[in-house]
Amino acid sequence: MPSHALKKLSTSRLFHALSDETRLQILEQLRDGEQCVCDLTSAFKTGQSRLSFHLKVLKDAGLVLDRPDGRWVYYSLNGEAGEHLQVVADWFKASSYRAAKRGCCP
Amino acid sequence: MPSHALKKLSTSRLFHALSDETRLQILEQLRDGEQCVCDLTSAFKTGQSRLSFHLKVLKDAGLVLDRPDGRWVYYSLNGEAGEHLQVVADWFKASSYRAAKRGCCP
DNA sequence: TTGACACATCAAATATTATTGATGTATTTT
DNA sequence: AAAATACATCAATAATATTTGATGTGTCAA
Repeated sequence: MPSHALKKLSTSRLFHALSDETRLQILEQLRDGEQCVCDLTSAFKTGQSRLSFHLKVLKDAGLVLDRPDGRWVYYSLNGEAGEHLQVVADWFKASSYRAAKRGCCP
Repeated sequence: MPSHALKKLSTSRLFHALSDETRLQILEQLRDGEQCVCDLTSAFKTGQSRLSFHLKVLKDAGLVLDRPDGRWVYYSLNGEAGEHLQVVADWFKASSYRAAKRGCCP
């Protein structure tokens, strides 16, 4: 894997999206299948513009997909993000292994 | 996996730590093995307090370990964080699969 | 076509994070 | 013991993110 792998994947945006409790809860909610903004608004008992904001962050990070249908917009988990997360997990595991081999024995 | 797995692992803190370019670069730098703050300060040509700040964020998130030695403090990648990232990647892949099975067929 | 609904977006206010320079505490060197 | 080094922490400022309420656009139903 290239040296600057983390940077190239626009990883900081992905991670920023995952760094907020509200957004993590939205992702958990979407485990039950796609939901419209109104579903989430009533599930979280909060303002609609607030949810639209967070959904946009999640969407821009590639974590969710949106499917407009009439006057509703349905959001769902984007399976591709799982691959991206896997790449990062692999990167970290390989790097810490390599670092341990190098850095422990001066 | 329990429903609130993401929350319990203090996932938002982990990802917040990963959501900053400077901190990602620090992690890449630590691929070469443990380094003291002074190593990183000269590598990044930046203020020492700035690096201490980011190293604290990484440490609190469990991404790096510190090993004080005399007047130096050596930082290194924490392999355990790889497991945490793996859990999240697995969670996301399983969840999006499950959601697809549920949400696609109204 | 009018009214109600679902959603996005905007601007202003608030909250959270990051940077900078200064100060403090150990530790080592001389 | 004194000076120098390595680092953490603090306070002030700057930069970003988030929340809130209002406004706008498109869609559906009556």
